[in-house]
Amino acid sequence: MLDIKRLRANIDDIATQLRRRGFELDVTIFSELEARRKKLSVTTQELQNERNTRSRSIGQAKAKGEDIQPLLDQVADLGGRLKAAEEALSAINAEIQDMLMGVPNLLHDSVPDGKSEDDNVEVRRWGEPPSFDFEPRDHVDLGAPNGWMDFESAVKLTGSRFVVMRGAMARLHRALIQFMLDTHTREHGYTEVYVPYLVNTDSLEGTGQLPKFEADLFKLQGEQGYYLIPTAEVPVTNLVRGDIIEEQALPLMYTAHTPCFRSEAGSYGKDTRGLIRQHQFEKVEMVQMVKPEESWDRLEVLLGHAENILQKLGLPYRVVTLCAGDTGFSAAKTYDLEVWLPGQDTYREISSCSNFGDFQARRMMARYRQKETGKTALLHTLNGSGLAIGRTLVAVVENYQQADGSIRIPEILRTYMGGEEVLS
RNA sequence: GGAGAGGUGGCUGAGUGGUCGAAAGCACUGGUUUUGAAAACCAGCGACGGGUUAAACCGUCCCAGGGUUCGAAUCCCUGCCUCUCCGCCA
Repeated sequence: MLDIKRLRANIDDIATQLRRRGFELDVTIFSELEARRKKLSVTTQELQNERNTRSRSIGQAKAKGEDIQPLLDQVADLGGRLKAAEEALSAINAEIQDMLMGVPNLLHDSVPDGKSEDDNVEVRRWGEPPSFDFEPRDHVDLGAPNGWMDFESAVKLTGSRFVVMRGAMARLHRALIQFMLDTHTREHGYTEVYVPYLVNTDSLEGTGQLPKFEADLFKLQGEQGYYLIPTAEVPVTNLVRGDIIEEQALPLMYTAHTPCFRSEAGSYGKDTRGLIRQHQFEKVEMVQMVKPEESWDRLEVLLGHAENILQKLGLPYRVVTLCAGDTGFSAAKTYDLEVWLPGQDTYREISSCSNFGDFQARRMMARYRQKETGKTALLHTLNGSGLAIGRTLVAVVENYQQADGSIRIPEILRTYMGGEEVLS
Protein backbone atom coordinates (compact mmCIF):
# COMPACT_ATOMS: atom_id res chain seq x y z
CA MET A 1 0.00 0.00 0.00
CA LEU A 2 1.22 3.46 -0.86
CA ASP A 3 1.61 6.19 1.72
CA ILE A 4 -1.63 8.14 1.57
CA LYS A 5 0.08 11.31 2.66
CA ARG A 6 2.52 11.09 -0.21
CA LEU A 7 -0.33 10.30 -2.51
CA ARG A 8 -2.22 13.40 -1.44
CA ALA A 9 0.80 15.62 -1.83
CA ASN A 10 2.09 14.29 -5.17
CA ILE A 11 -0.85 12.63 -6.81
CA ASP A 12 -0.02 13.62 -10.37
CA ASP A 13 3.59 12.64 -10.02
CA ILE A 14 2.62 9.27 -8.57
CA ALA A 15 0.05 8.68 -11.27
CA THR A 16 2.79 9.27 -13.83
CA GLN A 17 5.07 6.80 -12.10
CA LEU A 18 2.34 4.18 -11.94
CA ARG A 19 1.58 4.61 -15.62
CA ARG A 20 5.05 3.23 -16.27
CA ARG A 21 3.85 -0.16 -15.09
CA GLY A 22 0.61 0.13 -17.00
CA PHE A 23 -1.56 1.12 -14.07
CA GLU A 24 -3.96 4.00 -14.46
CA LEU A 25 -4.67 5.77 -11.17
CA ASP A 26 -7.97 7.61 -11.18
CA VAL A 27 -6.75 10.95 -9.92
CA THR A 28 -10.13 12.66 -10.11
CA ILE A 29 -11.98 10.05 -8.09
CA PHE A 30 -9.24 9.83 -5.53
CA SER A 31 -9.08 13.58 -5.06
CA GLU A 32 -12.83 13.82 -4.67
CA LEU A 33 -12.94 11.00 -2.15
CA GLU A 34 -10.07 12.54 -0.27
CA ALA A 35 -11.69 15.97 -0.11
CA ARG A 36 -14.91 14.47 1.17
CA ARG A 37 -13.07 12.38 3.70
CA LYS A 38 -11.20 15.36 5.05
CA LYS A 39 -14.40 17.36 5.50
CA LEU A 40 -16.24 14.48 7.14
CA SER A 41 -13.31 13.77 9.38
CA VAL A 42 -13.34 17.31 10.72
CA THR A 43 -17.09 17.41 11.37
CA THR A 44 -17.02 13.98 12.98
CA GLN A 45 -14.26 15.01 15.32
CA GLU A 46 -16.10 18.17 16.23
CA LEU A 47 -19.21 16.20 17.07
CA GLN A 48 -17.20 13.69 19.06
CA ASN A 49 -15.62 16.52 20.97
CA GLU A 50 -19.02 17.99 21.74
CA ARG A 51 -20.35 14.64 22.91
CA ASN A 52 -17.36 14.11 25.17
CA THR A 53 -17.58 17.58 26.66
CA ARG A 54 -21.29 17.41 27.31
CA SER A 55 -21.23 13.92 28.70
CA ARG A 56 -18.51 14.96 31.07
CA SER A 57 -20.55 17.86 32.38
CA ILE A 58 -23.57 15.62 32.79
CA GLY A 59 -21.44 13.34 34.89
CA GLN A 60 -20.21 16.25 36.98
CA ALA A 61 -23.71 17.65 37.44
CA LYS A 62 -24.99 14.29 38.51
CA ALA A 63 -22.18 13.90 41.00
CA LYS A 64 -23.19 17.19 42.57
CA GLY A 65 -26.79 16.02 42.72
CA GLU A 66 -28.08 18.60 40.26
CA ASP A 67 -30.96 18.01 37.91
CA ILE A 68 -29.50 16.70 34.69
CA GLN A 69 -32.67 16.60 32.63
CA PRO A 70 -32.05 20.00 30.97
CA LEU A 71 -28.58 18.86 29.98
CA LEU A 72 -29.98 15.65 28.56
CA ASP A 73 -32.45 17.60 26.50
CA GLN A 74 -29.62 19.63 25.04
CA VAL A 75 -27.89 16.56 23.66
CA ALA A 76 -31.03 14.87 22.42
CA ASP A 77 -30.17 15.06 18.74
CA LEU A 78 -26.41 14.90 19.10
CA GLY A 79 -26.25 11.14 19.07
CA GLY A 80 -28.05 10.86 15.78
CA ARG A 81 -25.94 13.46 14.08
CA LEU A 82 -22.76 11.92 15.37
CA LYS A 83 -23.78 8.46 14.30
CA ALA A 84 -24.59 9.65 10.81
CA ALA A 85 -21.27 11.43 10.55
CA GLU A 86 -19.34 8.42 11.83
CA GLU A 87 -21.06 6.08 9.44
CA ALA A 88 -20.43 8.33 6.49
CA LEU A 89 -16.81 8.70 7.49
CA SER A 90 -16.20 5.01 7.91
CA ALA A 91 -17.90 4.34 4.57
CA ILE A 92 -15.64 6.76 2.78
CA ASN A 93 -12.60 5.52 4.62
CA ALA A 94 -13.44 2.01 3.47
CA GLU A 95 -13.81 3.27 -0.07
CA ILE A 96 -10.43 4.96 0.01
CA GLN A 97 -8.87 1.92 1.62
CA ASP A 98 -10.30 -0.35 -1.08
CA MET A 99 -8.95 1.90 -3.75
CA LEU A 100 -5.56 2.13 -2.09
CA MET A 101 -5.32 -1.63 -1.63
CA GLY A 102 -5.65 -2.04 -5.37
CA VAL A 103 -2.84 0.34 -6.26
CA PRO A 104 0.51 -1.32 -7.02
CA ASN A 105 3.83 -0.31 -5.51
CA LEU A 106 5.99 2.45 -6.94
CA LEU A 107 8.91 1.23 -8.98
CA HIS A 108 12.53 1.96 -8.21
CA ASP A 109 14.19 4.35 -10.65
CA SER A 110 16.52 1.60 -11.80
CA VAL A 111 13.64 -0.53 -13.10
CA PRO A 112 13.75 -0.43 -16.91
CA ASP A 113 10.75 0.62 -18.98
CA GLY A 114 8.88 -2.10 -20.79
CA LYS A 115 5.58 -3.87 -21.19
CA SER A 116 6.25 -7.60 -20.96
CA GLU A 117 8.89 -10.15 -20.12
CA ASP A 118 10.39 -9.51 -23.55
CA ASP A 119 11.57 -6.16 -22.24
CA ASN A 120 13.35 -7.52 -19.18
CA VAL A 121 17.01 -6.59 -19.05
CA GLU A 122 19.78 -9.12 -18.63
CA VAL A 123 22.24 -8.15 -15.90
CA ARG A 124 24.80 -10.95 -16.12
CA ARG A 125 25.32 -14.60 -16.89
CA TRP A 126 27.06 -17.26 -14.91
CA GLY A 127 28.30 -20.61 -16.21
CA GLU A 128 28.31 -22.09 -19.66
CA PRO A 129 25.35 -24.03 -21.02
CA PRO A 130 26.63 -27.60 -21.32
CA SER A 131 27.28 -28.99 -24.74
CA PHE A 132 26.17 -32.54 -25.45
CA ASP A 133 27.44 -34.93 -28.07
CA PHE A 134 23.92 -36.27 -28.26
CA GLU A 135 20.51 -34.69 -28.52
CA PRO A 136 19.64 -33.59 -24.97
CA ARG A 137 16.22 -34.63 -23.74
CA ASP A 138 13.87 -32.70 -21.55
CA HIS A 139 13.07 -33.76 -18.00
CA VAL A 140 9.84 -35.49 -18.98
CA ASP A 141 11.59 -37.77 -21.46
CA LEU A 142 14.29 -38.40 -18.91
CA GLY A 143 12.01 -38.93 -15.92
CA ALA A 144 8.77 -40.43 -17.17
CA PRO A 145 9.83 -43.67 -18.92
CA ASN A 146 11.18 -45.33 -15.78
CA GLY A 147 8.55 -44.00 -13.41
CA TRP A 148 10.71 -41.36 -11.71
CA MET A 149 8.16 -38.79 -12.73
CA ASP A 150 4.62 -40.08 -13.14
CA PHE A 151 2.22 -37.52 -14.50
CA GLU A 152 -0.47 -40.04 -15.39
CA SER A 153 -0.85 -41.27 -11.84
CA ALA A 154 -1.11 -37.68 -10.68
CA VAL A 155 -3.96 -37.10 -13.11
CA LYS A 156 -5.68 -40.17 -11.69
CA LEU A 157 -5.17 -39.03 -8.10
CA THR A 158 -6.00 -35.39 -8.61
CA GLY A 159 -5.87 -33.87 -12.08
CA SER A 160 -3.54 -32.13 -14.46
CA ARG A 161 -0.57 -30.06 -13.27
CA PHE A 162 0.39 -32.43 -10.48
CA VAL A 163 3.11 -35.04 -10.31
CA VAL A 164 4.03 -38.23 -8.52
CA MET A 165 7.75 -38.85 -8.07
CA ARG A 166 9.29 -42.16 -7.24
CA GLY A 167 12.50 -43.64 -5.91
CA ALA A 168 15.73 -41.82 -6.64
CA MET A 169 13.92 -38.82 -8.14
CA ALA A 170 11.83 -38.34 -5.01
CA ARG A 171 14.99 -38.55 -2.94
CA LEU A 172 16.82 -36.07 -5.15
CA HIS A 173 13.87 -33.74 -4.81
CA ARG A 174 14.10 -34.00 -1.03
CA ALA A 175 17.89 -33.63 -1.13
CA LEU A 176 17.54 -30.29 -2.90
CA ILE A 177 15.33 -28.99 -0.10
CA GLN A 178 17.76 -30.09 2.60
CA PHE A 179 20.75 -28.70 0.76
CA MET A 180 19.16 -25.29 0.28
CA LEU A 181 17.94 -24.99 3.86
CA ASP A 182 21.34 -26.04 5.16
CA THR A 183 23.12 -23.51 2.97
CA HIS A 184 20.86 -20.65 3.98
CA THR A 185 21.04 -21.41 7.67
CA ARG A 186 24.74 -22.31 7.89
CA GLU A 187 26.30 -19.95 5.36
CA HIS A 188 23.87 -17.11 4.82
CA GLY A 189 22.70 -16.50 8.36
CA TYR A 190 19.00 -17.24 8.03
CA THR A 191 16.85 -18.65 10.79
CA GLU A 192 14.78 -21.58 9.64
CA VAL A 193 11.08 -21.37 10.37
CA TYR A 194 8.26 -23.82 10.03
CA VAL A 195 4.96 -22.17 9.24
CA PRO A 196 1.31 -22.94 8.50
CA TYR A 197 0.41 -23.78 4.92
CA LEU A 198 -3.07 -22.35 5.40
CA VAL A 199 -3.44 -18.64 6.01
CA ASN A 200 -6.21 -16.14 6.63
CA THR A 201 -7.19 -13.16 4.52
CA ASP A 202 -5.34 -10.68 6.73
CA SER A 203 -2.07 -12.39 5.88
CA LEU A 204 -2.82 -12.42 2.17
CA GLU A 205 -3.75 -8.76 2.25
CA GLY A 206 -0.56 -8.02 4.15
CA THR A 207 1.71 -9.35 1.43
CA GLY A 208 -0.51 -8.16 -1.43
CA GLN A 209 -2.11 -11.32 -2.89
CA LEU A 210 -5.51 -10.06 -1.79
CA PRO A 211 -7.76 -8.38 -2.63
CA LYS A 212 -6.64 -8.34 -6.25
CA PHE A 213 -5.39 -11.81 -7.04
CA GLU A 214 -7.83 -14.18 -5.44
CA ALA A 215 -8.18 -16.07 -8.71
CA ASP A 216 -4.60 -17.32 -8.38
CA LEU A 217 -5.28 -18.88 -4.99
CA PHE A 218 -6.88 -22.06 -3.73
CA LYS A 219 -9.53 -21.28 -1.14
CA LEU A 220 -10.73 -23.88 1.29
CA GLN A 221 -14.35 -24.70 1.90
CA GLY A 222 -15.40 -23.84 5.40
CA GLU A 223 -16.29 -20.92 7.50
CA GLN A 224 -12.74 -19.94 8.43
CA GLY A 225 -12.06 -18.72 4.91
CA TYR A 226 -8.54 -20.13 4.83
CA TYR A 227 -6.41 -20.23 1.73
CA LEU A 228 -3.56 -22.54 0.74
CA ILE A 229 -0.37 -20.52 0.60
CA PRO A 230 0.86 -19.64 -2.89
CA THR A 231 4.34 -19.06 -1.45
CA ALA A 232 6.06 -19.11 1.94
CA GLU A 233 6.39 -15.35 1.54
CA VAL A 234 2.88 -15.04 2.91
CA PRO A 235 3.20 -16.76 6.29
CA VAL A 236 6.85 -15.82 6.81
CA THR A 237 6.54 -12.11 6.01
CA ASN A 238 3.38 -11.86 8.08
CA LEU A 239 5.33 -13.01 11.12
CA VAL A 240 5.99 -9.32 11.79
CA ARG A 241 2.48 -8.11 11.03
CA GLY A 242 1.39 -5.61 13.67
CA ASP A 243 4.76 -5.80 15.41
CA ILE A 244 7.26 -3.15 16.42
CA ILE A 245 10.77 -4.60 16.18
CA GLU A 246 13.71 -3.13 18.08
CA GLU A 247 16.23 -1.69 15.64
CA GLN A 248 19.12 -3.74 16.97
CA ALA A 249 17.27 -6.95 16.09
CA LEU A 250 17.37 -6.06 12.38
CA PRO A 251 17.75 -7.40 9.83
CA LEU A 252 15.45 -10.34 10.48
CA MET A 253 16.33 -13.16 8.12
CA TYR A 254 14.07 -16.17 7.78
CA THR A 255 14.13 -19.15 5.51
CA ALA A 256 11.39 -21.73 5.16
CA HIS A 257 10.58 -24.73 3.07
CA THR A 258 6.91 -25.05 2.19
CA PRO A 259 4.73 -26.43 -0.50
CA CYS A 260 3.12 -23.76 -2.65
CA PHE A 261 -0.31 -23.98 -4.20
CA ARG A 262 -1.33 -21.92 -7.19
CA SER A 263 -4.39 -22.18 -9.30
CA GLU A 264 -2.52 -20.44 -12.15
CA ALA A 265 -5.75 -19.11 -13.52
CA GLY A 266 -5.18 -17.76 -16.99
CA SER A 267 -2.15 -19.90 -17.72
CA TYR A 268 -4.03 -22.63 -19.58
CA GLY A 269 -2.08 -23.97 -22.46
CA LYS A 270 1.17 -22.58 -21.09
CA ASP A 271 3.86 -25.02 -19.94
CA THR A 272 1.43 -27.89 -19.90
CA ARG A 273 4.25 -30.39 -20.23
CA GLY A 274 6.26 -31.51 -17.26
CA LEU A 275 7.12 -29.96 -13.93
CA ILE A 276 7.51 -26.34 -14.89
CA ARG A 277 4.06 -25.11 -13.99
CA GLN A 278 2.25 -27.10 -11.31
CA HIS A 279 -0.62 -26.46 -8.96
CA GLN A 280 1.54 -27.79 -6.13
CA PHE A 281 5.28 -27.35 -5.84
CA GLU A 282 7.93 -27.02 -3.16
CA LYS A 283 9.97 -23.95 -2.56
CA VAL A 284 12.64 -22.80 -0.17
CA GLU A 285 12.06 -19.13 0.47
CA MET A 286 14.23 -16.39 1.93
CA VAL A 287 12.58 -13.43 3.66
CA GLN A 288 14.23 -10.36 5.17
CA MET A 289 12.86 -7.49 7.23
CA VAL A 290 15.32 -4.62 7.19
CA LYS A 291 15.87 -0.93 7.87
CA PRO A 292 14.66 1.28 5.01
CA GLU A 293 18.07 2.74 4.28
CA GLU A 294 19.51 -0.75 3.84
CA SER A 295 16.93 -2.42 1.68
CA TRP A 296 18.55 -1.82 -1.69
CA ASP A 297 21.83 -3.25 -0.48
CA ARG A 298 19.98 -6.15 1.09
CA LEU A 299 18.29 -6.94 -2.23
CA GLU A 300 21.70 -7.48 -3.80
CA VAL A 301 22.73 -9.64 -0.85
CA LEU A 302 19.55 -11.70 -1.09
CA LEU A 303 20.04 -12.14 -4.81
CA GLY A 304 23.56 -13.34 -4.08
CA HIS A 305 22.21 -15.99 -1.71
CA ALA A 306 19.95 -17.37 -4.43
CA GLU A 307 22.80 -17.26 -6.95
CA ASN A 308 25.04 -19.12 -4.54
CA ILE A 309 22.64 -22.06 -4.58
CA LEU A 310 22.75 -22.25 -8.36
CA GLN A 311 26.53 -21.92 -8.38
CA LYS A 312 26.98 -24.68 -5.83
CA LEU A 313 24.78 -26.88 -7.99
CA GLY A 314 26.81 -25.93 -11.04
CA LEU A 315 23.77 -24.77 -12.97
CA PRO A 316 24.26 -22.05 -15.61
CA TYR A 317 21.97 -19.10 -15.17
CA ARG A 318 21.43 -15.47 -15.92
CA VAL A 319 20.14 -12.58 -13.86
CA VAL A 320 17.49 -10.31 -15.34
CA THR A 321 15.89 -7.16 -14.02
CA LEU A 322 12.17 -7.25 -14.57
CA CYS A 323 10.91 -4.32 -16.57
CA ALA A 324 8.20 -1.97 -15.33
CA GLY A 325 5.36 -3.88 -16.93
CA ASP A 326 6.51 -7.29 -15.69
CA THR A 327 7.25 -6.35 -12.08
CA GLY A 328 4.75 -7.78 -9.62
CA PHE A 329 2.07 -5.77 -7.87
CA SER A 330 3.83 -5.41 -4.50
CA ALA A 331 7.44 -5.17 -5.63
CA ALA A 332 9.47 -2.01 -6.12
CA LYS A 333 12.09 -3.99 -8.05
CA THR A 334 12.54 -7.62 -8.93
CA TYR A 335 15.45 -9.67 -10.19
CA ASP A 336 14.65 -13.00 -11.75
CA LEU A 337 17.18 -15.78 -11.87
CA GLU A 338 16.77 -17.86 -14.99
CA VAL A 339 18.40 -21.26 -15.15
CA TRP A 340 19.55 -22.87 -18.35
CA LEU A 341 17.31 -25.74 -19.46
CA PRO A 342 18.88 -27.85 -22.24
CA GLY A 343 15.53 -29.53 -22.89
CA GLN A 344 14.00 -26.21 -23.83
CA ASP A 345 17.22 -24.68 -25.11
CA THR A 346 16.51 -21.55 -23.12
CA TYR A 347 16.74 -19.86 -19.73
CA ARG A 348 13.70 -20.28 -17.48
CA GLU A 349 12.76 -18.50 -14.27
CA ILE A 350 13.84 -20.37 -11.15
CA SER A 351 13.93 -17.59 -8.59
CA SER A 352 12.47 -14.18 -8.10
CA CYS A 353 14.10 -11.76 -5.66
CA SER A 354 12.25 -8.59 -4.76
CA ASN A 355 12.43 -5.51 -2.61
CA PHE A 356 8.99 -4.41 -1.53
CA GLY A 357 10.12 -1.28 0.24
CA ASP A 358 7.51 -0.32 2.82
CA PHE A 359 4.60 -1.46 0.62
CA GLN A 360 3.92 -4.71 2.46
CA ALA A 361 4.97 -3.26 5.81
CA ARG A 362 2.36 -0.53 5.54
CA ARG A 363 -0.34 -3.07 4.80
CA MET A 364 0.86 -5.17 7.71
CA MET A 365 1.64 -2.29 10.08
CA ALA A 366 5.07 -3.84 10.52
CA ARG A 367 7.38 -1.33 12.13
CA TYR A 368 10.64 -0.98 14.00
CA ARG A 369 11.71 1.35 16.77
CA GLN A 370 14.59 3.61 15.84
CA LYS A 371 17.27 3.50 18.49
CA GLU A 372 18.30 7.14 18.20
CA THR A 373 14.90 8.79 18.30
CA GLY A 374 12.73 6.15 19.91
CA LYS A 375 10.26 6.68 17.09
CA THR A 376 8.66 3.97 15.02
CA ALA A 377 9.04 3.64 11.27
CA LEU A 378 7.92 1.12 8.70
CA LEU A 379 10.19 -1.80 7.94
CA HIS A 380 11.23 -2.73 4.46
CA THR A 381 10.56 -6.31 3.40
CA LEU A 382 12.28 -8.46 0.83
CA ASN A 383 12.00 -12.00 -0.32
CA GLY A 384 13.37 -14.36 -2.86
CA SER A 385 13.09 -17.96 -3.85
CA GLY A 386 16.11 -19.89 -2.87
CA LEU A 387 15.04 -21.77 -4.95
CA ALA A 388 11.92 -23.24 -6.50
CA ILE A 389 12.52 -26.95 -5.92
CA GLY A 390 10.62 -28.44 -8.83
CA ARG A 391 12.30 -26.24 -11.39
CA THR A 392 15.69 -26.83 -9.78
CA LEU A 393 15.05 -30.53 -10.11
CA VAL A 394 14.24 -30.03 -13.79
CA ALA A 395 17.46 -28.06 -14.22
CA VAL A 396 19.59 -30.69 -12.52
CA VAL A 397 18.04 -33.52 -14.49
CA GLU A 398 18.42 -31.78 -17.83
CA ASN A 399 21.88 -30.30 -17.29
CA TYR A 400 23.39 -33.43 -15.74
CA GLN A 401 21.89 -35.94 -18.19
CA GLN A 402 24.06 -38.47 -19.94
CA ALA A 403 23.71 -40.22 -23.27
CA ASP A 404 22.26 -43.35 -21.68
CA GLY A 405 19.53 -41.36 -19.94
CA SER A 406 21.11 -41.56 -16.51
CA ILE A 407 21.62 -38.43 -14.45
CA ARG A 408 24.81 -37.48 -12.71
CA ILE A 409 24.26 -36.15 -9.21
CA PRO A 410 25.87 -32.75 -8.57
CA GLU A 411 28.81 -33.04 -6.19
CA ILE A 412 27.22 -30.90 -3.52
CA LEU A 413 24.13 -33.14 -3.30
CA ARG A 414 25.94 -36.43 -2.96
CA THR A 415 26.18 -36.34 0.81
CA TYR A 416 22.42 -35.97 0.80
CA MET A 417 22.08 -38.97 -1.53
CA GLY A 418 24.04 -41.54 0.43
CA GLY A 419 27.18 -40.83 -1.58
CA GLU A 420 25.66 -41.93 -4.89
CA GLU A 421 27.09 -40.30 -7.98
CA VAL A 422 24.50 -41.21 -10.53
CA LEU A 423 20.75 -41.30 -10.39
CA SER A 424 19.71 -44.72 -11.52
C1' G B 1 -16.63 -32.45 20.53
C1' G B 2 -18.65 -31.29 26.00
C1' A B 3 -18.10 -28.04 30.62
C1' G B 4 -15.93 -23.85 32.87
C1' A B 5 -12.58 -19.35 33.25
C1' G B 6 -10.43 -15.49 30.73
C1' G B 7 -8.47 -11.76 26.79
C1' U B 8 -6.27 -4.32 29.66
C1' G B 9 0.18 -0.59 27.60
C1' G B 10 7.08 -4.13 26.27
C1' C B 11 5.78 -7.62 30.67
C1' U B 12 2.94 -8.67 35.41
C1' G B 13 -1.53 -6.78 36.89
C1' A B 14 -5.66 -3.22 39.13
C1' G B 15 -9.88 -1.19 37.25
C1' U B 16 -17.77 -3.56 36.73
C1' G B 17 -21.13 2.92 33.79
C1' G B 18 -18.87 9.52 34.56
C1' U B 19 -12.09 14.02 33.54
C1' C B 20 -9.75 6.26 32.65
C1' G B 21 -5.56 6.25 27.77
C1' A B 22 -6.20 3.59 32.09
C1' A B 23 -3.50 2.40 39.39
C1' A B 24 0.75 -0.21 40.97
C1' G B 25 5.10 -3.01 40.09
C1' C B 26 8.84 -4.61 36.56
C1' A B 27 11.51 -3.21 32.24
C1' C B 28 13.27 1.07 29.64
C1' U B 29 15.19 6.50 29.17
C1' G B 30 17.24 10.98 31.54
C1' G B 31 19.06 13.08 36.13
C1' U B 32 20.97 13.19 41.48
C1' U B 33 24.37 10.38 44.41
C1' U B 34 29.12 7.18 43.56
C1' U B 35 36.23 6.57 41.91
C1' G B 36 33.14 3.18 38.81
C1' A B 37 29.05 -0.07 39.07
C1' A B 38 24.93 -1.56 41.92
C1' A B 39 21.33 0.25 45.25
C1' A B 40 18.49 4.46 46.57
C1' C B 41 15.97 8.87 45.17
C1' C B 42 13.72 12.36 41.37
C1' A B 43 11.62 12.79 36.55
C1' G B 44 9.98 10.73 31.99
C1' C B 45 7.97 6.69 29.35
C1' G B 46 1.85 3.51 24.34
C1' A B 47 0.13 3.69 19.08
C1' C B 48 -2.32 6.20 15.18
C1' G B 49 -4.77 10.58 12.88
C1' G B 50 -5.50 16.03 13.00
C1' G B 51 -3.07 20.54 14.63
C1' U B 52 1.56 23.53 15.73
C1' U B 53 8.05 26.30 13.79
C1' A B 54 7.76 23.38 18.29
C1' A B 55 4.27 22.78 22.02
C1' A B 56 -0.49 23.31 23.84
C1' C B 57 -4.75 21.24 22.11
C1' C B 58 -8.56 17.80 19.55
C1' G B 59 -9.98 12.80 17.99
C1' U B 60 -9.53 7.31 17.87
C1' C B 61 -7.69 2.84 20.07
C1' C B 62 -8.28 -1.46 26.74
C1' C B 63 -8.90 -9.06 21.26
C1' A B 64 -12.33 -8.00 16.71
C1' G B 65 -17.20 -6.49 14.98
C1' G B 66 -22.04 -4.92 16.27
C1' G B 67 -25.56 -2.98 20.17
C1' U B 68 -27.53 -0.30 24.80
C1' U B 69 -26.56 4.75 27.03
C1' C B 70 -26.11 11.76 27.50
C1' G B 71 -21.61 8.85 28.62
C1' A B 72 -18.63 2.01 27.81
C1' A B 73 -12.21 -0.90 29.39
C1' U B 74 -16.63 -1.61 32.49
C1' C B 75 -23.45 -3.74 30.44
C1' C B 76 -25.59 -6.94 26.06
C1' C B 77 -24.85 -9.93 21.35
C1' U B 78 -21.63 -12.37 17.71
C1' G B 79 -16.84 -13.96 16.26
C1' C B 80 -11.72 -15.07 17.18
C1' C B 81 -8.04 -16.53 20.56
C1' U B 82 -5.93 -18.42 25.33
C1' C B 83 -6.20 -21.43 29.78
C1' U B 84 -8.33 -25.64 32.96
C1' C B 85 -11.09 -30.32 33.17
C1' C B 86 -13.40 -34.38 30.30
C1' G B 87 -13.60 -36.95 25.53
C1' C B 88 -10.95 -38.01 21.02
C1' C B 89 -6.40 -38.13 18.43
C1' A B 90 -0.78 -38.20 15.28
